[in-house]
Parts: sequence; structure tokens; C-alpha cells
Amino acid sequence: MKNKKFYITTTIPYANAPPHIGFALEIVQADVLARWHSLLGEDVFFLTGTDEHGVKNYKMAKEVGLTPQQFVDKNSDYFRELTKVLNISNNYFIRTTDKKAHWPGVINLWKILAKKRDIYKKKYKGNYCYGCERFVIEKDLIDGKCPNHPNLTPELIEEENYFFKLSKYSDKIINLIKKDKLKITPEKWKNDFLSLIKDGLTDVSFSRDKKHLPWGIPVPGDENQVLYVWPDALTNYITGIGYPDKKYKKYWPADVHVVGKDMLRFHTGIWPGMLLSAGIKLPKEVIVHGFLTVNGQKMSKSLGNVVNPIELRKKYDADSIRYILMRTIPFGDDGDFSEKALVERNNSELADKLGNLVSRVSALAEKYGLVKTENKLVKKLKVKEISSLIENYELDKALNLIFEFVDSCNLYVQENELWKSGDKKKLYELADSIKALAILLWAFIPETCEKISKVFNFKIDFKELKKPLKIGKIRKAEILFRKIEVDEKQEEKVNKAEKIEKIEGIATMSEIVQYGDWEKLDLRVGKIIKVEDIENADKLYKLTIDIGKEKRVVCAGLKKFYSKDELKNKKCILFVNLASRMMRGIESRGMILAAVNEDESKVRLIQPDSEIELGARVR
RNA sequence: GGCGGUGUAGCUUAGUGGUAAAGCACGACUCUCAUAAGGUCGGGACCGAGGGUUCGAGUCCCUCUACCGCCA
Repeated sequence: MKNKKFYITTTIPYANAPPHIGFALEIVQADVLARWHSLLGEDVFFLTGTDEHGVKNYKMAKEVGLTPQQFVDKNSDYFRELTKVLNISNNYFIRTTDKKAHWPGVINLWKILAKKRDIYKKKYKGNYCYGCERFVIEKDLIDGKCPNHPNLTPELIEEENYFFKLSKYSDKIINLIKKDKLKITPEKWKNDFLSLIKDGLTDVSFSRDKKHLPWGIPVPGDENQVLYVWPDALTNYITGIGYPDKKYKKYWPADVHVVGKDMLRFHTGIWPGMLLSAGIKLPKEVIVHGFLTVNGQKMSKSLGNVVNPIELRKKYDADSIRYILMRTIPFGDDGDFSEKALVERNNSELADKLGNLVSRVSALAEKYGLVKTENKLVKKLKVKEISSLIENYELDKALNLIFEFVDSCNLYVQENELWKSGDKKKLYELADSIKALAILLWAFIPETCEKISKVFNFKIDFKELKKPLKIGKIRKAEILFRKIEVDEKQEEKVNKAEKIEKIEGIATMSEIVQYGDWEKLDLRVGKIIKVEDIENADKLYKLTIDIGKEKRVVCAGLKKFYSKDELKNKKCILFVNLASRMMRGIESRGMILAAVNEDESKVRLIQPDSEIELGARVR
């Protein structure tokens, strides 16, 4: 009998930096599903890897004095390490720079699309931002600069690229998604994508001039062009299982692509388009997870709160990290990660409830022994419901139900006072129940469950769930989860709390201002239209500010913090009814509001966050 | 500006027309097999605001508001 196959993938993250916790979420989620299906006896293939081409890697490598290959080798290794330290059961790790495993498939697929006449050359002219590695649209530019990279000036370039006729497959793709032939889960993301593409998909650029993108796979038959990210990276899902060799059909089509919400559109737009063109089956389902915030804040390098899961692993067990990731993040939505929550859940749920249960039952079993009997207790374990939750990717809810049963078991020991009665039959029920727990939990916390299986002598296999536990020699289990002591992280938290208190202190200690006083201030939105130096003033600029109905001249000590060009055309908030004052022979009529840090090393202008008329009142 | 999502106890969330739930945290009591773990009880929510439909609204409809996302 042939086993059902199950092919699951993660996205392949861009190898320009070590992994962050968000990708750990994705790969653990995929791993739980992969393990679950292999528990059910299916023939599972689980693929992950790294996306390694592109101008960013090329440039970053140069900056640190490495060849691009050395640079991506190093970063790719971090991701490989992540799979090890988190106990990820991937069957293969694909790299887009792998000329043997990846390139031939990509080139083969390209040739098929070209043969289908779905690839054509088109001239393109636009502002190219090297930070984004893409063309930015004129109206997105702020003061002629890219909004994401204000320190770079986009270059106006014209180049001829190859385009893929995605538009040709637009209707077909929309239809397949509507009919769930290409399923997008959870449904809100399906709706989201459908509304995004309601006017149809547009053709996409599939190549770059070699001058701009020297690090990538050459376009077949055109020395001067290099493949852009989509035909290169997306193809990993088939090259990773052997394409163009026919053996890829053993696992293709993919049962599940696990993607972050930012990657959805590429996996349900461009990728199906390529496959339709090539006459290859489409993946069955794309499941979407949200993003992680850290302590309620967006992760970003500038905030310095990027959590590196490999570093995290040095402090906590793989199972604790896997558990918190799966337990706290509702499927499809954003969730928050914090070490505090990790410690809390580890201590109360893993150590106190599950770990302690195994510990007390194994100790009692060692002392009194077991006698086989029908297990009535385990009927409280909602196996069917749990299975279907997992198969619907609601892993947090599945864990909820499983841990409900852990509570039932602890209660069973308590109510029957088993340490007094030493009831061997009831102890057997508990041991058999723990077996069931360990089997269901294996996909989530494999290492722990394997330890439990050794204590109670059973095999981890879904079929064993219904078979009564064979009685073997049981010894009191070693500690499964150590409680994590409050460490310096916690102290940091305390410090932070103190800081907040201090800030609150400023507010309460300052004199209370009545509303009437506040109302007297006239603050207006203005725009700096002219910036001039002032003779003999090394800190001051003379600024001319348009506040709608009039223009004002103001002196501001911004020279140290902004260049003239930076200030020009910037919006600002002007305090217009401040008594005027002579500065260096110029009458300054107003004051620009700015945020200043404690030692005055940083000064940043306050601006409205989006478009509003000049002269608008601030209140 | 347009579309969508979210807003329920201190925190995290469940609850898709019928007495507002659970976990964590907090308080009291209690068992002693177990990792100072377990168990019981308790306090704590005008379910973001206002209006409507209904015998009945956290739940359906409308308006507003805050936050988030996408698009422009």
C-alpha cells in the first residue's frame, strides 16, 4: 500500500542577515504540520532554504570585504543552524545559488515560458532605488527621494527587461482561487488577495540588466540580462524536489506553502501564473501567518529589538520556544512575542502542569505499579477535535484543548488521592493518558515527548493512540522542563518600568496647565520654502515658512542637525503667536517645534504624518 | 482618500441572537504523590461610543471613534 504524500514548504528567506523570530514562527509552524502528517503515517517532504541572489547581497558582501558567495554562505549557514537548534524536520535545504540543485530547473522553466511566448522584452524607464532594488513610482517619491531610503537619490534609468505575461492568466487564477482550487487560508487572506487583484494581474518584470544586477542566474540566451527574484526564488519549490527531473512529481503539487502575509501575493499571483504557463500543476493551498511584534512593538533594527532565535535558543530549550510560538500566535493574525511570556508559559504550562504531571505519575507508577484496565479518563481528551484543529492550522486552539486534558489528569490524581490509595488501575489510566498526550504533542514539542515515551515505554505513532499501553518497568521521570528563574532580562524590564515612572514623573511634576492656557497657543502647519545661512551664526538658519495665508521668517538652531537641502520643502509645525524676537539682526516671528533628546544630540522636526493644508491648526 | 480587519476582566484571548467564559496575574483556603508543583473558592467587564432591528444584541444593521493592515 502506498502512503499518502504530503509536501510542505516554507518561503525561502533572503540571506542578507541572520534569521529573526518571525521566520522561526513560520518554520516551526511548518514543522508542526510536517510532523503531524508524518505521525499519521504519511510520506512527508518538508522543504526550506534560502534566497541568495540580488543586488543587496552583492553590495553588502562588498562592504564587508567578502565575495558574494562567501557572504551568502555565511548567512545561509545561520538558517541551517536554525533548523538544527529548533529541531526542524526538513528533508532538504535548498539554496538558490546552488548551481546543481537549483539552476538547471530555473533555466528549464524559463525556457518553457519563453517557448510559450509568455516572456517578452519591454523598455522600461523610471526612478530606480538601489535600496529597494526596484523602480519607485514618481508619486511615491518624497522630495525626490524614495520613502524607504531617504538618504539615497533614485536614479532615472531606462532599461530593457524581460517581462512575464502574467495578465494572460489573470482570470484563470482569480477563478481557481475563488473555487478554492488554489486555496488561501485563512479566508480573510483569500478575500484580501481577491480584492487586491480585482482589476486583474499585471505583467511582471522577470529580469534586470546585468549592470544593475550582477549577482544572479543569467537569462538563457541573453548575456546581458540576469533573472530577477521571482523566476529564480519561487522556482525553489520544484527544484527542491528534483525538477526538472521527473522525480519531482513524486511530491508535486505542494500540499501547503506556508507564507507570511507580505509574501502572499507572489505565491498566489506570480507563482501560479508561471506554473499555468508551464503546464505544471498548481499548489493546493497557501496558508498565511501574521507578523510578530516584540513586547508589543514592531521589530526593527532601528529600535534594536530584533530577536534572533539562534541567540534565544542559547537561553531556552527548543521545545519551550516552539511551544510559545505555536501557543500565543493565533493563526493568520499578528501576535506578540516576549521573553516574559515565554518564561511564564514555560513555567506554568510546561513545567507545572505537563512536566509535573509526568513526574508525579511516573513516581507513583514506580512505587505502586500498574494494572491494565479500560481507560475511561482518556475519553476527556478530544482527539478528533484536536486533529481537525491541527489540520485547519489552528494550532493555538489545539494546544488549548490538549492542555485542558493535562488539567483533567492532574485533577484525577488529586481527587482520587492516588498517593494514598495507590490504585494501580487508576494509575494505569493516567499512564495511558500520558501516552496519548505525548503522541498528540509530539508535533509541537518532539524532544519532550520522546523522553516521555521512554519513561512509559511506548512508540510515538498515531496508531498507538488507541492501543492500550503495554505495561513495562517505569521509573520516575527526569525533570522535563526546568523552571526558568527571573534573570537579568527581568531586571531590564524593571528598569524600563522605572523609566516610564520617571517620564510620568515629569508630567506630574510640571505645572498643570489649564485648558484655557493651552488654547492660547496658535500652532500651524507650515512648509519651509527657503533656507538661508546667517552671517556669524554657526547654529542658526534663516527659514522662510509658508503657512498658507502668509509667509514668515523664522530663525532656528537647526544647522547642526539638518542640511539646507534636507530642510527645504519640509513640513513643520510653527508656533505662530510667540512674541517675536530679534536674533542676529533678524526678526524671528515664531518657533518651529522639534523633538529634542536629553543631551540635545538629536533634534528632529515634528511634522504631520500625511497630507494636510498649510495653515491647518494644531490642537 | 478608498477597502478590509480589530476593539470583551490588570494582561492574553474564547464566545457568530437566549443567564458574559477561560488561562495568566491577584486574594483566601487546602492536599503532600510530584519540579515550593496539585486542588477548591473568590474579587474583578455598563463586551470602544451612540443609535436601530428584535420579545431578547458582545453577537445583526447604521453612524462615530481608536488602533492595525492593504491599496491610492
